[in-house]
Amino acid sequence: MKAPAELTKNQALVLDALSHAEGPLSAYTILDRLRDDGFRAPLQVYRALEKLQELGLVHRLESINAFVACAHPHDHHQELIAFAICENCGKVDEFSDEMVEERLGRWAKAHDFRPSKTTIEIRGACRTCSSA
Amino acid sequence: MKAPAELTKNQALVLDALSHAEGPLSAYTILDRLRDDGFRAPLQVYRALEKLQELGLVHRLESINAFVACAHPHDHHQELIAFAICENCGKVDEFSDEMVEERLGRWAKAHDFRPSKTTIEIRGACRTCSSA
DNA sequence: ATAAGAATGTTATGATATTACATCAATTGC
DNA sequence: GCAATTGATGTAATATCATAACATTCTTAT
Repeated sequence: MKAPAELTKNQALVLDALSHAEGPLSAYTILDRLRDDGFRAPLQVYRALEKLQELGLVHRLESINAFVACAHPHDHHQELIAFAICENCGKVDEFSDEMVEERLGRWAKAHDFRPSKTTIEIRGACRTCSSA
Repeated sequence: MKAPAELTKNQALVLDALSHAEGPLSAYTILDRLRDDGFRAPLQVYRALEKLQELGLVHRLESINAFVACAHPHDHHQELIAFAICENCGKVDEFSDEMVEERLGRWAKAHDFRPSKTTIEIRGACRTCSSA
């Protein structure tokens, strides 16, 4: 795997779409937004997303089947990332908590469970939406 | 809402299918297993699942689009539940961790985020599968 | 008995994701 | 050079997951 310095055209387009989006996008929404750039089929989106996720530049939000550009693309050294997703406005906050990571890691070790990917997603109402 | 004492026929059938399954089942797998019991359409499954989830008898695993019978159906007082899902054999472990719950709650409070539903799912290899 | 609310049955459709196969481009080993 | 490999792409078809819309039946409270 080469350094992320060189994304392919499709990968760059998908990342750009996500980066400029107001919130998480579904794969098909991305497809629609890239029609004018030559995208014709879902696979073009899914393949780009796959690579971008490997590079740590994009996250998949499992609970809503959508994707976001990573908010902290600098250090993607495997740390556990949690998401707070506003069900009203779609805004997503990305955060880490060492204690949570430690507790889940402890459980895994105690049960001889070898984690490959961990999902933490909190759905609810963000500050703005819950005060309104 | 009435007490879970009386499930409807469809709800009981779906719960039974999940309870006797070796692991999580997709809605369509449940449908197939209940064909002989008169199930014909996905909605029959989804509607039963919806009620069973409200009653805390069934959980949805967001990361794999599947459903499991709750392992601790006694006390469903809103506590945060985490799942460890073996990607090899499909076995699911359900557990709680007060510290994790407290830390996520603390983050939410600090950010004025009002949580409605929280998902914690660890995918990986269970003891049996990782030792083999 | 009847009105209100749930649950059900059925068809159709929407939304998300992958398989399969052909092609093209860059790199590598000889 | 030039096959051989590898990775990316294009395209069509299909698989998988989930809900909308509508009619009907069952339950229960009054």
